Amino acid sequence: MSLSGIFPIDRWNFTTQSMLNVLSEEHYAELVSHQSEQKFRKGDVIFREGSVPSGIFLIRSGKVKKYKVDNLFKEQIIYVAGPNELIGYHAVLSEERYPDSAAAIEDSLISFIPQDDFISVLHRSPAFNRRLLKALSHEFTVLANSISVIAQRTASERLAIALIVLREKYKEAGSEENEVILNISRMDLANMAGIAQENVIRLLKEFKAEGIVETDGRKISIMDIQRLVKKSNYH
Amino acid sequence: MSLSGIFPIDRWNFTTQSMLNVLSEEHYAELVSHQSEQKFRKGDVIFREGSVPSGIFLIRSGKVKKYKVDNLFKEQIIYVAGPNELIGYHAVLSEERYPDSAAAIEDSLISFIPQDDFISVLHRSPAFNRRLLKALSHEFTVLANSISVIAQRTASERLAIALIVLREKYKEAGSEENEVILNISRMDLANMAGIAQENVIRLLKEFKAEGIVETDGRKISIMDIQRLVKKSNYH
DNA sequence: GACAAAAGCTGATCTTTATCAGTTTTTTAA
DNA sequence: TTAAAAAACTGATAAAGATCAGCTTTTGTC
Repeated sequence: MSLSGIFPIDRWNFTTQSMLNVLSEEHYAELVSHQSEQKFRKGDVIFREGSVPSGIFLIRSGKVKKYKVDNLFKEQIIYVAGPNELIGYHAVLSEERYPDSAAAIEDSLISFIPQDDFISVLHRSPAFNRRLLKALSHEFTVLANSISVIAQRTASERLAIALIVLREKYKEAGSEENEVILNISRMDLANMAGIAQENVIRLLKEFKAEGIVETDGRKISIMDIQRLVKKSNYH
Repeated sequence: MSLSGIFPIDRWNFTTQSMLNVLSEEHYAELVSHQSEQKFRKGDVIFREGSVPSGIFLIRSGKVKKYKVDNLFKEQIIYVAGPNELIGYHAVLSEERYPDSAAAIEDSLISFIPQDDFISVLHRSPAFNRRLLKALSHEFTVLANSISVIAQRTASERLAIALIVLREKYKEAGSEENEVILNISRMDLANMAGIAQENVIRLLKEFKAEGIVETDGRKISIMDIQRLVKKSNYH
């Protein structure tokens, strides 16, 4: 079951993947000329809010949460990034410290690209530059959406949206069309939707009773995306 | 009383003003060569979410709210922009429709700049291009902050932050250092902080009892910024 | 300046969601 | 394989905040 027509998934995803596609072979080679690949285990922190950036990261495989932790140690997930997405470029471009933290939510393989190579390719490739502007502008759409939903919708609707968004991210891997399996903790889900962890569990039970999801330990299978979209009450 | 040292106001403001500063006289002249100035009265809509952009807007004077209205007609204010700030560029750069709406919250004078002039200057001025990338990247900081605060903090803390942010925006006009007067409706305040309008009124009463603010009709005077910052519980 | 409309305000009640204090199940790693 | 740790889950309670209905004051316009 595809989302097309029933849910505007584009408004929930960043588009940094498309940036790499516009690079010539030569420019791509330059970009990755000094890359260093690194394995991150589930839970490992990739960078931490407030530290000084020295480059950007390209996710080769795995999944990464971008999040902020406030002074009461409450965590809010801002975005979940997957394969071929870039992270860490905001800090480099704004010439500020990292505005958020990043951590692997599953075992991940990630390339580090030094700042200089990124900036150099950015200067040499007008197409890359244009795509970057486009990607950054699109991010406003995604984040404004999140703000509006988190501020105005019920816990149940927010959870439904989080599940829809995650389903799309977990689809590619075990790419059956129906029944996508999410491998994400209840806590991360809670921190994504801005709900207490206990209530995520209770809401999942409701969704399960309605035949929308099934659970097996920590794993969540999305069984009925159409009804999940209806639950999200988001058009 | 300045905020410096006690509140990170930079994390709550966009930086499009600085973009104009890097333009040579020639490039600036080109940018505004076909501008048309227009007066908007308080409440007037400047552009509406979902419509196709044909240019960007430069706020000459006044204040503009950027907001989203959901399917239950609940409004969420994403950002409040003031003099010398640009709006509407996201849609142009992402080649999408407007991701949010914009309306004047006080009488405003606004220049419309056609898309072509904006794009043309963008191509001709590398400095402008760099500043734009910087401004867009910085927006991530601002919006991620908003998400985290709206999802995780109490109504009282959110209102305190909204008042601090607005104080900065209303300061320039009647630029006494102490006692800034905000001219904003309870409803807009509620839609900014993601609180019911009735509760904004009750919380303002509390703040008043503590000597932090005073009210006179719709007008809100910020009397004690230090205690307001303490109330926000945000470091 | 009078009048209508809009905005501000109040108290009572209801709903949603968080918090707390556990128990049970699953996962991890020795 | 198994023990320890972590995560998932449950029920009870508390708290925060929304909603509702009505009243009062302010604002804007003729």
